[in-house]
Amino acid sequence: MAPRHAALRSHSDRGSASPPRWKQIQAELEEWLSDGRFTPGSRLPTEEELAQQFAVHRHTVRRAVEQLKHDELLRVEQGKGIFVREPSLSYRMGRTTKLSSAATRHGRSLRYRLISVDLVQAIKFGSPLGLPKGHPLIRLQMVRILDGRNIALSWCYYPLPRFEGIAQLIASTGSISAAMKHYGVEEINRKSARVRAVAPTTQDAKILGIERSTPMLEIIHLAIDERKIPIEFSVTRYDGRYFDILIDF
Amino acid sequence: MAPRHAALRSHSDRGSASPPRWKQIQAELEEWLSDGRFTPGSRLPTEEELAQQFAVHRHTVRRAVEQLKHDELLRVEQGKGIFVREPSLSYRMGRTTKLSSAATRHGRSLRYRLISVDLVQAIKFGSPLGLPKGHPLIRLQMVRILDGRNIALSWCYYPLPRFEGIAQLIASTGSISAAMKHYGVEEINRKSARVRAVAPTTQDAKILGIERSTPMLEIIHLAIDERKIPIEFSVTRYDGRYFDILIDF
DNA sequence: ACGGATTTGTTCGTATGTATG
DNA sequence: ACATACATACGAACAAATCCG
Repeated sequence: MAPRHAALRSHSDRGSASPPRWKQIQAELEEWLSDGRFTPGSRLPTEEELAQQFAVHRHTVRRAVEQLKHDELLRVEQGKGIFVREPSLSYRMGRTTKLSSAATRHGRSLRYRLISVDLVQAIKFGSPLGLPKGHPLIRLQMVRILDGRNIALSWCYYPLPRFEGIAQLIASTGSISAAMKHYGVEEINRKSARVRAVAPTTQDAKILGIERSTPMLEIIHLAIDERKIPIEFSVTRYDGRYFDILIDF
Repeated sequence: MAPRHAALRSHSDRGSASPPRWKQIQAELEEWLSDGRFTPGSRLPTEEELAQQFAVHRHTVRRAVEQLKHDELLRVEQGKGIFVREPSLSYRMGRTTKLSSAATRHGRSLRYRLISVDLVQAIKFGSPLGLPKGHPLIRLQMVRILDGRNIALSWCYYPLPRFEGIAQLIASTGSISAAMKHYGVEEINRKSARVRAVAPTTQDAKILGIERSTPMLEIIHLAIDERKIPIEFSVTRYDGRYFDILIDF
């Protein structure tokens, strides 16, 4: 009464509702990714090797990989192998580095879409930009679009009256730094940045079309011009799946 | 059939299931926090001022604030005011800055708890530490504990044979840098860091006692000694609610 | 530029356990 | 108890893309 296939036995033998083998393998592979054994961009063993290691058929491994591909954790290329998916955009952060140049270096298009422009009653404000309370600010809300996909939501604050009409300039030039040039800003220098992991607000989720459970990377940053005068304060939340920061020392 | 109180009317008048007023206020306050109008540590207007702005009773504001306090977005101090909660630990990241010194500067205790130690069969490895494939590594998994609360989970990799027995040293000294001294490492320099926002794995969630929906900040970092030899590769995921990174330029 | 080796993609087939009615 | 449908898992063969000498 021995079953023909040993592997099938293990399937039927499973005690009270253990998950299917391919799901177990999926979980195992997820652990491999999460504990750093395989870092973004690195190649996994071949399907055949994985099948041997897990003592299953190649199809079973493929089923697990398919799921991880769907979850955007892995990337598979025919003839090449299985790779750990890297974020669409790696931002090498520095004092003067611009996000847009990081995008073009990757051969990607980064655009903005303006959502709203309003004047902020800056009564309880001031602190981030180092301005006195009550100083008027213009506030832009915009979506950052990478290769046609909404990847981030930003609020940017600019002090008035210096940057009167900046919204139109950003909209027409499609670039913040280009718009800034019109106001005599030659250099945009990052003064400080705060990085956090947060959950999207309901508005974030709606505008970016993501789940509330999608982790986001929030960057709060303050920029100054060449005379060390604060020119921009912004809060940006990036979809964590497509964005990361690289820091070299 | 006129309602006795005008306030009740507005409540009963709500069109198809609009949320209660305090929830609307909570949402509004959440937006204030998320769009950068109030940054971590800053003080909100007084309850009375808020009540006036929203044209509600102070109690209604208090109900909203209570919820936000429970969600750990706000912190209320009697006689002082309502403050935007800041992460328990702000890590000013630099080439030589240690996390532990960031903790002590905040007057907090940062400890480690070792969870597992194992030898890694480094067949498909090597790349992160710049070592040839097959190089043996020791892998530690540990929990970082801030003021008695588990805030992060780390995997740390150290090349063998150089760091033979480092687990015992870390456990006994309670410090990685102290343990490193025993191996002749005077300086631990950060070479590179990658920062991402990710969801916790099931294991993360279990060990740290958090929901799967809690965003985490993942830092993958590579450290070198004074002779530029790689000495540590680590992956750490921090509970996003209690941790952020500050970068000054 | 060619050819063989490697690796993933696709399509057959077989067998078994599970859920449904 | 039975028929049906579906998910799971293994086996074999070949196609297509890639790599390397």
